[in-house]
Amino acid sequence: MDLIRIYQCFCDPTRLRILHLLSQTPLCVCHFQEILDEPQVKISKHLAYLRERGMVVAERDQNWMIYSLPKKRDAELQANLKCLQDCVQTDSIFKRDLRALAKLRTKADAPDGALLA
Amino acid sequence: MDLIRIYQCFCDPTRLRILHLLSQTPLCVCHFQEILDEPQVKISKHLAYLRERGMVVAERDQNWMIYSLPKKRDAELQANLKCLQDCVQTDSIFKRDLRALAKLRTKADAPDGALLA
DNA sequence: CGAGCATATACCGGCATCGGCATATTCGTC
DNA sequence: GACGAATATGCCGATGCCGGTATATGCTCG
Repeated sequence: MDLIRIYQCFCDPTRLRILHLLSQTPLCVCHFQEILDEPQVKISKHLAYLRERGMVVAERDQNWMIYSLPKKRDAELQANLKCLQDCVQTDSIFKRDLRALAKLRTKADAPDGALLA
Repeated sequence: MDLIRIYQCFCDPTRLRILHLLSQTPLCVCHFQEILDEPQVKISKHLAYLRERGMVVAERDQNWMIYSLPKKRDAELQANLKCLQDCVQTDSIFKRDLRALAKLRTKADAPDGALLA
């Protein structure tokens, strides 16, 4: 029942927003802080939660930790991420997150590997 | 963020099995007991949890409570139920549940409204 | 009305989650 | 080696979930 692990990860708003953003591009913790407007601890802990359960992978780039979706995802995760994308279209919070991400991208002060997709 | 409510409902194995079965046909509590092989209290509580959150509806037929998916489901629930159906195809537990359901149907001792779909 | 079946609820203990505060770790720079 | 930036972790209290035992409710039938 790997599905359970997926749904457990999906059932918190902060984690859902994180996964939604990562569907667009890899990001580091400080980007999440800025886009989601949440304290560092909170972000960091949710990322740890997701990492422990294989929903995201992390890679160090100097001072930054760059988080992304795993390259190889099993069918269940892939299907649910797709479903999430579909469901999220109309929600104002997720739309706002996307706008904030776009704004960050124009700044172009990103560490290697993040924000370039 | 209605999505959160959906994922909270999806993140327990018993509830997931219940929803999967209800995607096939309405059922009453004692059918769940038999198919899932779980105690009555457990089933009843998970059904209450799902009912309070609008994932299922209940209707009384004499002594029985017949549970089913709501006729009108919003897009998010519909999408996720579909996704669940897709993800579940290969899982042995869910397949076993379907076999147990089929066996129940042949008995044809169901109360009105359940098991007839 | 009393018995019995089907289902729901109250209460409890154990455990996970969540968020916050403080502190630790890791890396780059001077 | 000290410092600062970026991130992670330990500890805590509050809350919610989960499953079990016992008990209550609703319905039917004799």
